[in-house]
Amino acid sequence: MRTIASKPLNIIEIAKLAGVTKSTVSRVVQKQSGVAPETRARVEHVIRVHHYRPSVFGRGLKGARTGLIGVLGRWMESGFTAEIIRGIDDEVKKRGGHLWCTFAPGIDEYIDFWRSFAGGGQVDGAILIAPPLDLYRQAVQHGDKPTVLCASKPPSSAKGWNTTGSLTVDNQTAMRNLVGHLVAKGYRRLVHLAGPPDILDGQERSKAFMESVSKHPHVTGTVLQGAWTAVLAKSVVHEYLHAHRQHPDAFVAFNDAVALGTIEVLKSMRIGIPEEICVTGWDDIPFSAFAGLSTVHLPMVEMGWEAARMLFRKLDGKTRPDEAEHLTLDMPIQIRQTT
Amino acid sequence: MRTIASKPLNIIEIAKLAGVTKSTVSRVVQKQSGVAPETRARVEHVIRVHHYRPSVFGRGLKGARTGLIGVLGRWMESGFTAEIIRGIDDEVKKRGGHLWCTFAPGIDEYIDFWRSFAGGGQVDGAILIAPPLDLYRQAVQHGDKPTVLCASKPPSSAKGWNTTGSLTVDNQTAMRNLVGHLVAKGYRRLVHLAGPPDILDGQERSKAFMESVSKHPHVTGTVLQGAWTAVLAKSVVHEYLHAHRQHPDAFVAFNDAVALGTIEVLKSMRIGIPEEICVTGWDDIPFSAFAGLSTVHLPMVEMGWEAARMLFRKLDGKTRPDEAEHLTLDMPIQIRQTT
DNA sequence: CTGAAAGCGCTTACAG
DNA sequence: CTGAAAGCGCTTACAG
Repeated sequence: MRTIASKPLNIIEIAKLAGVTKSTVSRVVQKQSGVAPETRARVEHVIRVHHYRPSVFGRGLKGARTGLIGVLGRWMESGFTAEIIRGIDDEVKKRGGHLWCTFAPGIDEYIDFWRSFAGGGQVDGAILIAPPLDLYRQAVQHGDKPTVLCASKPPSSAKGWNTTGSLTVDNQTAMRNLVGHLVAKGYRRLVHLAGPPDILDGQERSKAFMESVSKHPHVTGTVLQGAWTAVLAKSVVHEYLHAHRQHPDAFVAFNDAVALGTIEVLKSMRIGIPEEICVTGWDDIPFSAFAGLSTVHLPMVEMGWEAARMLFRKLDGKTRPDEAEHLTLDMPIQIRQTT
Repeated sequence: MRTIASKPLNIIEIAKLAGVTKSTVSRVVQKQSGVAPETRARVEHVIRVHHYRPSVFGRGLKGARTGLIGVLGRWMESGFTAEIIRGIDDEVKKRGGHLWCTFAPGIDEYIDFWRSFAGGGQVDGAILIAPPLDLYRQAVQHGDKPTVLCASKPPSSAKGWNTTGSLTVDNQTAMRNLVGHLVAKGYRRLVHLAGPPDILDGQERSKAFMESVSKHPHVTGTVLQGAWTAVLAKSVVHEYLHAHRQHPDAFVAFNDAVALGTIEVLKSMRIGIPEEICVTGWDDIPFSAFAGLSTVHLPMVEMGWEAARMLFRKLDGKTRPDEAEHLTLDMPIQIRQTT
């Protein structure tokens, strides 16, 4: 009597148990037609009883679909990244797939991983979250795995990228509405705490901010760089307020974390929010409603859903292979107590 | 002239380019000794120039390490899960590995995935985040992949689990300190908004709450079930306050999200915090400091780090294979404005 | 120090 | 409708 090996059964063992060959098991697993109903039933029964799951390695090596979806982000963070991944997972799970998550803060590293996802055949396809814009200097090659971009879109000049799907948000309209709201409320000296200049949303929001401000006479706009995170924002804002006698009356932050950091500084300086200075965020992360933060609602979970669905449409051949889908999500402004 | 195939080079092509066989390339890639320095240099150069990355499928099929670390959670959520995964990723990235993330809210599904991780050879090892306690009714089998438990620990009766590492937190001490703090502040009628009873932390905190309360004469404790999320908490707390003329003067929540939901209800009812009723959370998620929430600091990122390191120690044979490491992290209480 | 060969678990034309 | 066979990209004893 020997110890039961925990090694799971492979396709050959399942085949033996079902009295067929592995070819037939493979067909049943893939739900291919052309298997006799009784045979199929028998095989399915054995599969169920033994909890058989085909090895992704065997499949992957043959170049077949593995169900693995690559998710590439700059870093994992509560809020934006986490919520998008939650959305992606919702959809991927429905199809029995799994997430291969890789985070690469460095631009070169990011691009490297993307190449490895795209060309490497390790995943069925990949979803890129807020990639650095330098990515588009890389050419997409014929035969690369399908990719979907979250919160980014390649410039039309980018080589080979015209078949890559994208999900973006309408930063321009949202910023225009947001600035309009602030002006209507009587704020006149606006400061934008800009996001990273190497990602699309960072660029677009800064640009839209200046454009929106320029539409309003008597309103001034300043773009302040370097406040990309709550921690950075705290020192940048603190320093700015101390250096400028004439305080701004509105901080328009790139995202909610930055806005919350800013609020902390203002509170510590006993500056009234929103009477003296108002603050707006961006994203509407789960916590912002609680914090009473006026912000722009970015549907993060939905973005994850849509990204996954777009990828699956491509994978399933429901999209023309030589074309790309582009979806732009609306972002309503969400006015709460900080404005 | 033909289009350049984007398919990445495989080990044989690299070998040809370097004028050796794939055996040698394999040795170089794995940094094995016993390769002539000049040969090694030549191969390494070719690898670098062509961005060669060995296929995980090829490796995996041979049963070798792939660098893939399985992460199994109930669901992705900003806060607890996201921060732990961030911690895990920090360590896994250092070693050039990747995360295979799977989320399974259902208990059966969770257990199924765990079996597939443990026995399936799809990952080098797995980290389980807050697994359902039913998991321990499954026997760990000889030859299963190493597993590390985050925020859980198998009962000593659990079959085969004595070689599985675990990271837990000292719920008992933290709860005792927390209740002690509340009593010292003058609160007497405490209500615990309990967490899920099917996970260790939920059980332990409820138990520790009642124990701690019983140590203080004239202090009463009630455990309220069903408020596991912010949304659930809102209705449970609302209903409770309306059903009971005599209000409690302290809500001790299972986690910060529940506490924040509770605070929203109290605010909407114009109940003073902390004068009339105080609220405490648990976890100290990134936003709790901002919210001024008194809570228990659970080092989530560090827990991820430690879990990954523990797993790697096991994988690298630095831990005895027939033993398990158990680490219990301390949780200081973090007093802010809600108590 | 290096190479030739077997084999991991699958899928997929090809035969029958 | 089913099976036999090749081969995906690796690693690893085994030979030399």
